[in-house]
Amino acid sequence: MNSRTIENEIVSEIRLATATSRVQLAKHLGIAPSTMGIQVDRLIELGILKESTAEEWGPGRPPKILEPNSAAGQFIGIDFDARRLHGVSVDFSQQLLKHHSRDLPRHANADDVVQIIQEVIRAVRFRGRKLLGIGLAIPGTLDEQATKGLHYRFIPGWTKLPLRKVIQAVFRVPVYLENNVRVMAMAERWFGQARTVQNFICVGIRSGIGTGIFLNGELYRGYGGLAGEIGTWPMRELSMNKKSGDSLPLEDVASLRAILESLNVSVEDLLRSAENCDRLVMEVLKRAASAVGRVISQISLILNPQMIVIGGPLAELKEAFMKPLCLEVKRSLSSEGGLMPQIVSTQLGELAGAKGAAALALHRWELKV
Amino acid sequence: MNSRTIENEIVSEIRLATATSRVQLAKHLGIAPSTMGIQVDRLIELGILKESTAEEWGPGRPPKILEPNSAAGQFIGIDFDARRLHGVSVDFSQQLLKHHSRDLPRHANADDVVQIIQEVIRAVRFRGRKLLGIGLAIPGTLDEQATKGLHYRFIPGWTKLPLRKVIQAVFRVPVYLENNVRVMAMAERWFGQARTVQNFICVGIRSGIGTGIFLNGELYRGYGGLAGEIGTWPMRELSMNKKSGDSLPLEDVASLRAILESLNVSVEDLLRSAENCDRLVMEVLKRAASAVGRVISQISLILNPQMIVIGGPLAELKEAFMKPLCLEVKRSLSSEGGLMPQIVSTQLGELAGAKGAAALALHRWELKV
DNA sequence: ACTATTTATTTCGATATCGAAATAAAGCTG
DNA sequence: CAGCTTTATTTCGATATCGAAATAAATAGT
Repeated sequence: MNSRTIENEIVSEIRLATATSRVQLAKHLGIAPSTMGIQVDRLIELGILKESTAEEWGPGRPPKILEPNSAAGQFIGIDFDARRLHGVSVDFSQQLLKHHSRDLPRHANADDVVQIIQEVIRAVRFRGRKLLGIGLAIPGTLDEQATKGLHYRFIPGWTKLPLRKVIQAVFRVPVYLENNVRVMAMAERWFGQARTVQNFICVGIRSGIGTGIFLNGELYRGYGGLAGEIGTWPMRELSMNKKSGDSLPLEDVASLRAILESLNVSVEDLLRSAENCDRLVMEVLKRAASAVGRVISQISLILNPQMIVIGGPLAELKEAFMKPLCLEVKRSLSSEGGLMPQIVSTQLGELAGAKGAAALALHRWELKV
Repeated sequence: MNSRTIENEIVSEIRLATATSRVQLAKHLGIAPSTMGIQVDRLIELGILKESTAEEWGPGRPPKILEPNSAAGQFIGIDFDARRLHGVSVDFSQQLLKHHSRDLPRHANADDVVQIIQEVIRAVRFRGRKLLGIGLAIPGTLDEQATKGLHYRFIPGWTKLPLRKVIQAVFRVPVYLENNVRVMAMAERWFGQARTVQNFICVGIRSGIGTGIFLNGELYRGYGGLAGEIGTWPMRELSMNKKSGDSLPLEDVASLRAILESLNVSVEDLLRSAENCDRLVMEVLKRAASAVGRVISQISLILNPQMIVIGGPLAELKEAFMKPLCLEVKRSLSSEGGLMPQIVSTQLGELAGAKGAAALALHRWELKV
């Protein structure tokens, strides 16, 4: 049933809580405090955990606060899309050690990208901390067991790529793969705005539009691993080019790519114009925002999530994008009391994906006895 | 973390598997066979389980098959909507003991219904088996902890009704509440067509349209307990009455009620006409079916379920309803390989809800030591 | 300073679980 | 039929966990 050992549950729990003690852990994991004492002592002995003291304490013996021992090792995370690749290394307590980003050459093919991934892993690797695992946040679809990249249309040759096997063979540590947006959702869950939220959806708007879904506190991947791929959601829009009537895929209405193409500008231009409240740009963004808003309201009907986190460059545009999006959701759900989710934009910055990928490896890490 | 005791996990596992032994159980629950032996022996001692012999066995010592001891007690399940109420009692091995159905009087109010629930519980109660729990499948919305009926518009006065407390006070056994459609989903999961399926959605089409959702093998209720309430899903339909353009709630397009109203016939008439392939009826049903199909295809984009189970009277109409529904889903998802769910109609009959409610109580039942 | 109170942790005997080996109960083979 | 193979279950000493009581370390009150 639950194959994780108690040791690993303890480490996970300590990461998730802000500050916790033996007794608190025992309560949370449903284990006797005496047993927890034994386990924690051993983990400290092994250099996995360490103790610090609580500040500000009321009556009663103050707890010894437990935290991951940063010296226990490092994890590396890589995140990329067709244009740019980010790498980070973090220590065992999830603090950033090094980071490195680089633009991918135009028309880089799958082999090139695999090479660059390896170079960046070497570049961010920190001397003198044992490497414990590598997480890769990759664009496009994955196989069900998350060992291969199945397909990504913006990198030539990116088809059925056994990325896990390849990278594992080179660095000889556990390698974990997951889709870009799902990794962003994990990042929000572990150190973003959804830390205390059991049911939420992370909507990533970049070249395409995808979602990462956490339900009952767990990542949901779907039967074939395709859950959350809403890029082809049918929208009855008046498109920018076409005349009317028939439905268009959401990705062609509201993705960053669709917006840039319809305005014929660069991302930087777009963001600048939006901040200057350029009429036309505001209008186009508003239209995209309400399309996304309408889809979010429908998702809310099915899943009744507590929170929606918007990721990608557009999430930074409060007035021009987030506001019309929220308004549309509110309007669409006006007849349903209590269904309105909290809508926020990500605060994690451009390294979010890479940090999340590192966290993926870190959370999957298991103490082998 | 996992507060259920091993004893209860064992009983649950035995119910779910078709035939299992000590060793199989040990494997499934991740427990040493020796420990399992001790536990199972005690449960047999207590009269909770019993042994039988396996038939047809190859080489090796044949296992002693374990099953719930039907004599250990009984559970009662009640299921109702505005028109009719069903009650069943089942023994500890989930075999039907007694059942009883009755029409609710027109304009019955909440108090009347609560009275009738109690009468039917008494009517189906089986002499000489200890009553261990009662499950209630109720229409409308529930509070998050599933203790109260919040609102159901077709029964006057059905507002914030503390049904759990009331029934528990009368019969002095644990009482469990859950929404109608969710109970149907549980029934499909436990003894219907979704027994081996981790991710599926049960769509109930009666007066309204709702869904019960199982993800990662668990019922999903949503943040406020409102997940799956797709009755107000906006459909850009040409309605039967209205002229055009604006969107209508799914419930007004495709529910049994909407169909009956637009044709001005009774359920029985509708089913009969559909079997006789009446032109107009077939046309109306086809329109409703493709509306539901379109919503299912959108749900599939988000959740990528393995299976969709259709419940309610229309599910029996293969040609007139299920076929156009499947076609519409296939058409809408044609561009996405591998996303198409298996679509089936329920096989559980009109007692499904009541049996599911009894099973709800039975699965929640816990051996108190 | 001393005592009561509160909360965290440890101690220690009782109990539960584990794991490896032994035993049991079949079929199969010559 | 005797011996071999296979699978299920039980035995039994080692280890892990539990629970209640004891101890530790703080604050609050007198």
